[in-house]
Amino acid sequence: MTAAARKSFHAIKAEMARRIAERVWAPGGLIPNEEVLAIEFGCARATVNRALQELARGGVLVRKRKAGTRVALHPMREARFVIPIVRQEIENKGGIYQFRLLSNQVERAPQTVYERLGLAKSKEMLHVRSLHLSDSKPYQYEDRWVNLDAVPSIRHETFDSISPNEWLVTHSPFSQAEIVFHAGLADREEAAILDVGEKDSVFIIERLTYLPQKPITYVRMIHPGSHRMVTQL
Amino acid sequence: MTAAARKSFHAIKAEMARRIAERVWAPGGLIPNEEVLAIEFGCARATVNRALQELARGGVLVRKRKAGTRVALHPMREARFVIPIVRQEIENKGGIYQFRLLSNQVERAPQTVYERLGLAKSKEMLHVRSLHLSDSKPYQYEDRWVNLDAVPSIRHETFDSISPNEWLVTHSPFSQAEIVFHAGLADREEAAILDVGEKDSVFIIERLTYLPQKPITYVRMIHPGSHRMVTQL
DNA sequence: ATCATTATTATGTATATACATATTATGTCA
DNA sequence: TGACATAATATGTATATACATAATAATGAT
Repeated sequence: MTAAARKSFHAIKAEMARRIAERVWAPGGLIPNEEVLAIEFGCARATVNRALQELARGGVLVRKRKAGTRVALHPMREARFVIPIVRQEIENKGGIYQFRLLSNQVERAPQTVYERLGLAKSKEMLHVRSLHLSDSKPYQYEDRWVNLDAVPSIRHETFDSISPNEWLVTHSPFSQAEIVFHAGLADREEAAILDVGEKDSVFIIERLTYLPQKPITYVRMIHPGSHRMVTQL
Repeated sequence: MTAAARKSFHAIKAEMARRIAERVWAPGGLIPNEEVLAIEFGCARATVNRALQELARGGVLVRKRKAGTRVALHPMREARFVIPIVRQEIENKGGIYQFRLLSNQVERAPQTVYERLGLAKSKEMLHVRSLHLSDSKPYQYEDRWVNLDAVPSIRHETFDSISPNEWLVTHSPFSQAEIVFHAGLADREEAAILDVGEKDSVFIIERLTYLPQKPITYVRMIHPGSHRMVTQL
């Protein structure tokens, strides 16, 4: 290890991660405080602090003022998924992206949609259904409801060259979102659209986005059962 | 906003997040550099830098040396899931946790397991199957294969009071992991164990953990189709 | 014009210092 | 002993400064 490397917070973080992984620092155990570590690594306390904070954010350390820093006993490791827009996701995997608009109309939504968005039941919403394909094979069926009060300009968009997904990303801000993942069975319609058997398994992602006090959209994105969501820790 | 609040990197981060969300800073647009922002917010450049770095990690900003900082055009927002051990997950939801050991023996694993772990096909592995219950209802079926070379001491563990999951967490270090989520259909055995119908949908989490050059364990965790994995952005 | 070299610039990191804050440990009084 | 105020301590954050690094822009030679 060079002198420079030894002093960088990356290197210090890696070294501390090693000590945790190899049980040099035992689970639940108190580790030396920042000042001591700074002396050991020959760097400033701020440098050690940064490394420690990043490890704590990753869930392998638990820090408390005055009490000190401990190795997490039950590591609630956080898994981070990058959620790109679907076109990018397909292209990243080397697929050729295509998009097909299935329907696009203003209508009343099902009860469940109003409930999930916390909207008055009376209002009409924009309902856009589209299919995203990878190498001409169905990849994701997108069933979206948009609150017209939040994004009035979307009403007259045709979506012939851009998917509602990308339109919203570039035209509508949002500050908060909730994402739900679960498994389900394809109903007759979904099976036909995704070209899978009825009652085959499907991977469903639901997403709610909203500004404070203003729900924007509810999307249900349905993947064939062969879909895999992968992450590394 | 108080003077103190205005100078904290939290407040600065929040204010900048607001500008991004409300399109004060347009998608794809260049934002002022750190020095300018530091003057605007009346703080040191390091403080602005911290706020900007956190937003960049969140995916809403893209930073490049010399080129400056832009609002992400296609926000690859990262979703962060905290993955606690299953007992904690159940207890956090207010359920009463129980655990049932289904089987525990040393045997040859299926081809697929050796492949996933990159292990020599000849070796015997520890195979532990267990069921995690929430309020006496099946919550997760855990089907685990452990590389005995990596964790020899597990061979004689009985798992009568602790689940293999928790045993490994407290006894075996790991440095890397791969997690895969997908949907599937319950086969006859899984259906019986989880108390769902055969060919009902199930939510499957697969997890590989390993130390550098040393695979440790492969687990397949199967939830009933009603399972939901939720996160907020 | 093309390519390689050099300068410029914005971000990235390290440091010493100072003070804030949360939490624990200690001490005092009743 | 118990309640409560007080001290001690580890982490959290802000700052000025300095230099490193990556990427672009400008320059010059061919």
